[in-house]
Amino acid sequence: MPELPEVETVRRGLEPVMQGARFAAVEARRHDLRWPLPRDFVARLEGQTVTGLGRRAKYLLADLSSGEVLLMHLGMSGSFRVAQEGGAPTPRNYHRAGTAHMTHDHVVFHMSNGARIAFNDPRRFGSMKLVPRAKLAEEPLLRALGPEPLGNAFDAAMLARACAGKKTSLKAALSDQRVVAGLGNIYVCEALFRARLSPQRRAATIATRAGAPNERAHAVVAGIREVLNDAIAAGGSSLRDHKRTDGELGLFQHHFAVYNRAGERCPRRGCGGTIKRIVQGGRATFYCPVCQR
DNA sequence: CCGCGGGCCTGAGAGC
DNA sequence: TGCTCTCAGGCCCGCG
Repeated sequence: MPELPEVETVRRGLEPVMQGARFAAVEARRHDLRWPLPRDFVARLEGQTVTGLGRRAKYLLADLSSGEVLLMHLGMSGSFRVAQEGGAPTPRNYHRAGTAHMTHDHVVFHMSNGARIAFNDPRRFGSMKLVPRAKLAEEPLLRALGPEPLGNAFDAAMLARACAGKKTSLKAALSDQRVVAGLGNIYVCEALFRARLSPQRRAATIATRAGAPNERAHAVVAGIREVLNDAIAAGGSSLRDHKRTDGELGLFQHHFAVYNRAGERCPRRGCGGTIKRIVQGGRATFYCPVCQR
């Protein structure tokens, strides 16, 4: 599922029930996630209070009173569902959850405030990891990540520097978490549409030979920021797996300009092009070959 | 160091 | 209906 807007949507759903609450009980029903859960996973969580819930790229980070940080990644198909302990699910959520949801609840947090938080992940590409706060800076999963695209460190100069000299395509460069952290297939496609740039263009062409940003670099930064903010405001995109923590669907998939729209007319006024699907690095890319150059 | 392809998993949907 | 095939939003690893 999840790229930055979906993970941020999940974070906003979890924050009110996790921050300030204590893990009263934790169930680790499966340990064989993307990275195996440590044997003492439950013991290290139970009794701890969550002092804050943050996000870095596509990772959720829960600060614990023990001094450790609980790192959570949703992989391709992970989701969290919040319910009140003992309370029956609303008919609407129950219907949407279906039976498959129960069978893939790999980790369940029972919080001191009565919230029951279930981590569900059919494909098990997601995982959780406990890291001492003092060692977070050297954590391999986080260390190589590029800047947050909605943060101050991300700008045209920085992006141009990262892309200068790159032989690879602009699509591949923006998908590279070391260049900018948090984009995936959908939002790279959508950001490039907004920037009117071809995903096949060489990444180096958004920088001058000296590595300074050109107008294309500014367009890419603006496209990324705008599409991410719009998507977060819509609660993310729900294609197959992403749901909000209350079980409701995100809505941004209805606003895709190009993603999953091969054969449709380009939505840009006056363009008249047809959205095309190509494969780059083994993944589908969608773009308008007329207005994205 | 860089770029590419394969693999990890399961489920949904298409086609027969 | 049911089988098989393909594909999916991420990430790591090994190869050249």
